[in-house]
Order: sequence, then structure tokens, then C-alpha cells
Amino acid sequence: MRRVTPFNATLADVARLAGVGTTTVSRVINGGESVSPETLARVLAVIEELGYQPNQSARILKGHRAKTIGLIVPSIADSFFSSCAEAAQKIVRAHDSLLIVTVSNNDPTTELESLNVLTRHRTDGLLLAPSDSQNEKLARLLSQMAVPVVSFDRPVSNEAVPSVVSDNFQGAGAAIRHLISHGYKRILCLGGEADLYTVRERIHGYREAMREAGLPVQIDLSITDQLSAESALRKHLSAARPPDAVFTLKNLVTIYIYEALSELRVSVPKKLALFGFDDFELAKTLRPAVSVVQQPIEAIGRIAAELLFSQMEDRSWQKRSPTSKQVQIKLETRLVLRSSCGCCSHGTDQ
Amino acid sequence: MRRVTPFNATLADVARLAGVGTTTVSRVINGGESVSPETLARVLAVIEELGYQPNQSARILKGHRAKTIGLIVPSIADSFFSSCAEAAQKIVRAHDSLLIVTVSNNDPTTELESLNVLTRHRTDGLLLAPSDSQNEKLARLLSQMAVPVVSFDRPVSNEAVPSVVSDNFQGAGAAIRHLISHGYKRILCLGGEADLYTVRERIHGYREAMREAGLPVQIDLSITDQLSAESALRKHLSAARPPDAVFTLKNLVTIYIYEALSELRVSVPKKLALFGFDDFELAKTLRPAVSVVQQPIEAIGRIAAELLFSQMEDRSWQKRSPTSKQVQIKLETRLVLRSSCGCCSHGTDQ
DNA sequence: CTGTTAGCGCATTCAT
DNA sequence: ATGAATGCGCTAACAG
Repeated sequence: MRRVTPFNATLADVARLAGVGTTTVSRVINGGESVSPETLARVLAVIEELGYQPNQSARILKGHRAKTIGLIVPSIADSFFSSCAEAAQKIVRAHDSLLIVTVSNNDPTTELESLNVLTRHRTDGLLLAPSDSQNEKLARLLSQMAVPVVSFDRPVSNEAVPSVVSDNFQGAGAAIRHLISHGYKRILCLGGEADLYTVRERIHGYREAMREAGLPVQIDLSITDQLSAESALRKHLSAARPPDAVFTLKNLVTIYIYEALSELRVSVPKKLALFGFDDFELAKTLRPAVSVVQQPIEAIGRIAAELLFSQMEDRSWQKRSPTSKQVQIKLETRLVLRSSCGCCSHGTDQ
Repeated sequence: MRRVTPFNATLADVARLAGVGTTTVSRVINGGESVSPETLARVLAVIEELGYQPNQSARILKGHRAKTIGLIVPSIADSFFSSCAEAAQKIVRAHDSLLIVTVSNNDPTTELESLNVLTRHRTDGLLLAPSDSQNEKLARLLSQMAVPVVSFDRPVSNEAVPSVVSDNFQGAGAAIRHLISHGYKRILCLGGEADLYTVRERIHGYREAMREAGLPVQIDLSITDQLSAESALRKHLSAARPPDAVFTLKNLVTIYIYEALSELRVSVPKKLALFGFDDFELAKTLRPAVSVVQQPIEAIGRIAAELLFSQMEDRSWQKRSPTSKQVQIKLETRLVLRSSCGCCSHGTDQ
């Protein structure tokens, strides 16, 4: 190691040491066109020796792309969002860019703050799973963005912001219709965080399917952890007309309910069938294995990122007129039938 | 919405509209000291109206902090790293900074490239889980960094790079000694990715504990998915002296083995005890629940980030002499005893 | 093929 | 309390 105190070399440093002008160095680091082989070699050598890396900020200031994409998600510890993020990151990297990740905790204030910080950094585009699909302030701010925005998992209301989401309504409906077709009649819908777009859509799907079949709707949105899951189950099971099946609206809720069911020694699916929205790692390993509505998680992240880059490349992007239709890509979900809904042999568990 | 084509306003724009000089605006956005109340209000109004956000690149160019931290991890879909990332992100945010996430896929080349890109962006510091703890090139590049670096989960060899890791050796040893104390004698060690630092340390812990007890060491590092898990198990179980317990070296391996065990209808822990390194979401929900060595995941991410910021604030950081001791923080692991190791009643499952 | 120069947006002297 | 001028590192005219 030659230098004791590392520092960041500049174009000028390289130029001086190589005995050329700054323009030449600039040419070298930008592809080496119009530079004689000898000069090229000499400059390259100095760059190598100095460990020179161009200062991206200077480039940005010159009006170039920042080569960064902002991502705002409720959480990255959540496997749904971390998988989306991973898929998006692949696309971002393929476009020679970097992903800046911020966490909103589903809090609109934090989210707006993130938006501002990302704006200050002049990211080239933005991917976000909005905490509140109806938030006016967010919608307004988004409409003033100087860069393209794509929302995923949840849309943004009243805005020309394209979104990539699962067909939550259809997926939930399919699950319920499946249960109904197998004879279940009193299907209880369990969940939490009722203000989330996805949850609302799924509830809507449940309602519709129940209405079609002329079955009574029964919804309990009080589940936030295993304790509340247990007490809710206890209550519903000891009612006059207890449910014969439960439909859980969300990954974690399915797990809480599963654990509570096991704790309460309720036989699944014999006494109570279980169907969850969202697949999870060990759903197929549990006994009984859990039937779920599976979302194309990886595709959501990937397509959202691809859509974003296509907008970034679109020179006409600026002309988003208020009349232009909102692009909403709805991805199909898939019913994964395992044993917890009682209509499937163990052998075909997958 | 007033403007049809949003753009990024500049300090000068604000100054012009507010009828003041750029210096005044600069003062306002930096705390508003030495500005008369009226001017302040007027400038603030224009800033609001324009949705002005200072250009961070210009600030960086002026020699200010970028307010970004780079994070390089093998994967973000992996729950271990996404949890670390979430913990780190909290600290980063608390320091009013942004987290740039890159994925190395455990590939040294990709990792070096990420390092360079982050350098170009002049991040204020770097957190990384090095793909290869012995990589010379990485170590060299890291030593030339102009900003502090902290590694986590895995150390960096021969370098004055501080690291925050679990005590893998001790944790594995504790698990094995636990099994031994309960009478298991033929303990098979199963895993994959043998070149990972963490895996090597755990194997070392296993070896030591077995050696202490005078028991025969048996290691199979061929497990990469459920299929290989099944065939490995089949082989070992049909051997002359089959194992009476298995110790799995890694999160996913534990799951593969668990699934394979269930597939092969091997009774756990009756026929074969199971102990895994790394806890996972449903470990306590499975039947039998899986005993594991639990790492303080959140603490790893948090402490690494805190350490990084403390280095960034340390003005004497530059004076890292070759003789200075390498800071290595080793965090204790915890044995979580559930039913799969056969020494614990179901009632105390946690 | 190569060098000189201006200016991106901002914070920072130094005046006033 | 305020403003004019300078320069951070780089690229893009332009000139040679």
C-alpha cells in the first residue's frame, strides 16, 4: 500500500500525473474514443495506480443521470417486500444503476419524508408501495415529481401513477368459491390492518363470492398477533353457529391463526378448514400443509422496475396529460391447494 | 396543479422569485440563522410553492457528506440479511442518511463492482457481508477506501476492518455439547456452502465439541436443496452405524433436512434428533418444533451500523496504523430448546 | 487526436 | 441582515 491516508483522486490529478488534459482523461473513462493507444494506456495506468473513480455527483450536476432508483417499502424484514426488492434490484442493476432503499413503516409522514430525501438525491425514478392508497398529499406530491414513479402492491389514487398489483379481488374470490364448492357454508374471514388496499380488495372478493352463493358474511378484523388470534377463534368457535372454514387475509395472520388453532387443538381441516392469502416458506411443510392464494411476488417487483425504466427511457414521458388512462397492471394469483382446506390428498402436496 | 411539466427548481429560482440573493436562500434552508423574519417567511413561501428541494449532488461537490451509506449483502431475499438490513436502516435513518443496497450473490466479482460503484457515489461509509473472508483483492481495495468500512456476519481477513459477527464457533459447540449431554453419540453434521466463514466456524465448533467428548466426527457438506438432503439422509441412515442426531449448519439446510425427514417418515426426535443453526420463522410451529442456535440478527445489523457511524464521527479515523488491533465484536448466540432434540417437554416450547 | 474553458447548484468567504 | 463572487469535479462545446 503506497498511500497512508487514502483520498479520492480527481480527474485533474489523473491528468496531471499522466501529463495530459482533463478532457483526455474524461474521454478515457467514457469509453476511450478518439484517444491514441499510447495516451490511453498511460492514462489507464494512472487511473489504476490512483484507484481513481469518477465523482458521480459532479456528473449529476452536469445534468447526467444519477443512476439511482429510490425504493420505498413499508418494511424490508417482511419477506414479501424483500422479495420484491430483490427482483427490482436485479433489474436496476441490469440498467447499471443503484437501488436506494427507504422504509416507511406504513407511516404516511415517514413516507413523505423519504420522498423528499430521494428527491434531494435526484434519483432517476421511484418505486413505492404507498402506505395509504388514498392519501391526497402523497398523490399531489407524486404528481409534481420530476421523475417517473411506479407503485406496486398498492395503487395510488387519482393519479397517473402506473401500478403493478396482484389481482387481490379475484384471488380471494377464487379461494372462497373453492371452499364453497367443497361444501363449506359458514366461512369466517379473519384479518387485521383493515385500511390496507390489499386487505380491502381481498375482503371485497370474499364478500362478492359469499353474496353470489347467498351465504352469510362474517368478518373479524381484530387479529394483530397470536393472542388476538386465539381469543378471536375461541369466541367464534363457541358461537351458536360456529364457522366451518376460515379465510385469512394476510401472510402473518394465517400464521397466527395456524398457531392458535394448534394451541386450541382444533383439528384442521376436519373441524375447521383453513385457507390463507399469501404463500409462505413453510406452508407446505406444516401438517396439515396450508392451502393459499399465491401472489407472483417476484414478478411484481420485476415488472414494476421494468415499467419504471421504460418510462425513464420514454422521452414523451413528460406529456402525462390528466386525461391519460391510468396504467394498472393486475397480475393473476394462483390457488395452491394443500391439505388445510380438506379437498386435497396429502400425496399431492407441493 | 400549476405546473404541467414538473422540473427541479434551483436555489437561484427561489432567490429570484423571492427577490433575494442566493446566499439568503441558502441560509434559510440551512436553519434560517441571520435572516429577518419577513425574508424568512417570504423565502419559505416560495420554497413551498416551488416544491424546492436542494440538490444533494451540489452539496456533495462542495465537500459535504453524501448522507448515504452503502450496504453490500449476498441477497436481500434471505431473511437473515433482510433483517440485518432493516436494523441497519433504522440506524442510518436516525443519522439522517440513506441506505444504498447492493447484492453480491456471494460473487467476489460482483462484490468488487459494487464497491466501485458505491465509491463513485461517494457514500459516507460502507457495511458489507464479504462473500469471501480471505479474498486478497477485496482486502486490498478495502484498505484503500477513503471512508470507514464495517463488515458483519463475516470478517475480512488481514485487514483493519472492524467486524460484527455471531460467535459461531461457541454456538455450534454449545449445541453439540447439549446433544452429547443428552446421550447422543453419533452426531452427523450436515450443510452446504463449505467455503463460507460462518459455516467453517460452525464446523470447527462441532469438531471441537466432538473431539472433547471423544466422539467420531461425521460431516457431509453436500446439501444444497431438498433432493440432496433426501439422498444424503437416505445414505447415512442406511449405513452400518447410522447417526442418532443431526446438526444442520444453516437456516435453509435445516429446512431441507426437516422436509426430507418428514418425507422419509423418520420420527424426530425418537429415531433421529435434530438441532439447527439459525432460527427461522416457523421453527416453533412445526411439529416437532425445531431446536436451534439463535443468532442476535437484529443486533448484528444495528451494532455494525452504530460502529460505522462512530468511526465516521471519529476525526482520528484516518490514522489507522497497520499495528492497530482489528476490532472484532463477537455476539453471543442462544440455544433455543424445542422438541426436535428430544430433551424438552412440549409444554415449554416457545 | 488533444487542450482550454464555461457552467451545472450550492455553501462559503468576504464585503457591505 | 444581505449579496457578489469563487470553486467543488466533471463534461461538452469549441479551438487548434
